[in-house]
Amino acid sequence: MARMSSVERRLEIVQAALRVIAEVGVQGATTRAIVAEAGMPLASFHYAFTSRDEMIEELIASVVENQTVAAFDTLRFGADIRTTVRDGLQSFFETIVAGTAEEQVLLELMLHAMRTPGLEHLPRRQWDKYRAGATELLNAAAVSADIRWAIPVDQAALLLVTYTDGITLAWLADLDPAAAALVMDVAADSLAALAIPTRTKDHAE
Amino acid sequence: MARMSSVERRLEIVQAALRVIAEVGVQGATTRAIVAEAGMPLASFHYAFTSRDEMIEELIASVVENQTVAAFDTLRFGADIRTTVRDGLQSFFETIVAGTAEEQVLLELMLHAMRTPGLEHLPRRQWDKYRAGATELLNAAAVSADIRWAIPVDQAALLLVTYTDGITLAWLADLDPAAAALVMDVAADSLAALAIPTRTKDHAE
DNA sequence: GTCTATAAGGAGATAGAC
DNA sequence: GTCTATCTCCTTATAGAC
Repeated sequence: MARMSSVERRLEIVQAALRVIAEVGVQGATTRAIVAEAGMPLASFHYAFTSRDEMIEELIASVVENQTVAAFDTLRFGADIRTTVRDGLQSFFETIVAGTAEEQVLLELMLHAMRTPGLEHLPRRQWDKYRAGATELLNAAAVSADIRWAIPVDQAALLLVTYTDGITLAWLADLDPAAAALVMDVAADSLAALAIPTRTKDHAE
Repeated sequence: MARMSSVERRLEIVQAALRVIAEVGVQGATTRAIVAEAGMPLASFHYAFTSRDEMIEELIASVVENQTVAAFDTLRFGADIRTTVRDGLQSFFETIVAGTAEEQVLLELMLHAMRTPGLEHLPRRQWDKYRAGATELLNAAAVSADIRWAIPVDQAALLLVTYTDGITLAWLADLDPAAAALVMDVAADSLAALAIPTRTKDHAE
């Protein structure tokens, strides 16, 4: 195999490992399976990492760092807040559906981290990122729909993350899009109920 | 070890396996660790089960069958629906906090089932049970608080399960009771908003 | 530096003594 | 029936040839 910097090789291994985990889970991601996926000899693994555990640690940390909240890119200015939130949830849900295997991997990695000494803090970091993303999205939605939130926006973000977590978990469990749609409808209602108009366009206050 | 019926032995192994899994995860639940926990020789394992996989299958199936929804045993007749729901969520949450390790095991088993040929249907069954339990609880709460639900009760149950799933997942990730309390407050509000009084006590219709 | 070949240990499963 | 001792395979990790 061509010469390759240490960082490059580590990255390539981590990405191969992610693909293997998506197929066969964390358990099945043996060093042999990973190097086979990456097309390298087995020894390259321990040339880049001192141990499989070290690689898994870097993998989880990198997943958490690169965590981004994808939804709400469909944000349509001018729509009312209920529509804005519902569209955002829909967009989120479609991402989940398209990346079901990846979502499952995220959960497996979170549970793995919770059991691994030294990685226990990573799930919290991941949820903090979810919440920070949700806060941004709710702020953007508020501006877009000309409202303000009746409760502090980070509290509303907690609620939004609760919805997305619950929808994701149920989706993984039963792959039932109708159930998800129902929940998104009611979730949009309940979030919209927390909106207070800042200006009205049609008639006075 | 004393003579013991085949069913007894299987049950004992499954229960020992659950304790081991709670400590070290599904990965760490080797046949050796399990028989050590159960205080049996290794050969007893394969006397009761033909393979470790068969045992895990029986274990997950039994967990799903015995799944019960614990909350709402605090149901206080006479309280308004918002209080009833909030108390129920609180009771649920305290169960989660007391059994954090068991909740983590449930998730791990669900993910394991999703990856195991022949067990893929079990997560759906489990969520169906959650939803059936939530439906019962919402019906009981409606009677207790003298209301009816504005949407079909099984749709409201979907929402309730979404809340409990989201609260559980966040709790496992960050062990933050304040966040859970905030979510439960808003969740109780949003469910109460779906309640329509059937009789009013103070004044007419 | 890179890779083949192998070491060392743990896993599931079983043969065969009692 | 019950359990000790063992078989076989697969894992991580490394030694040593090129």
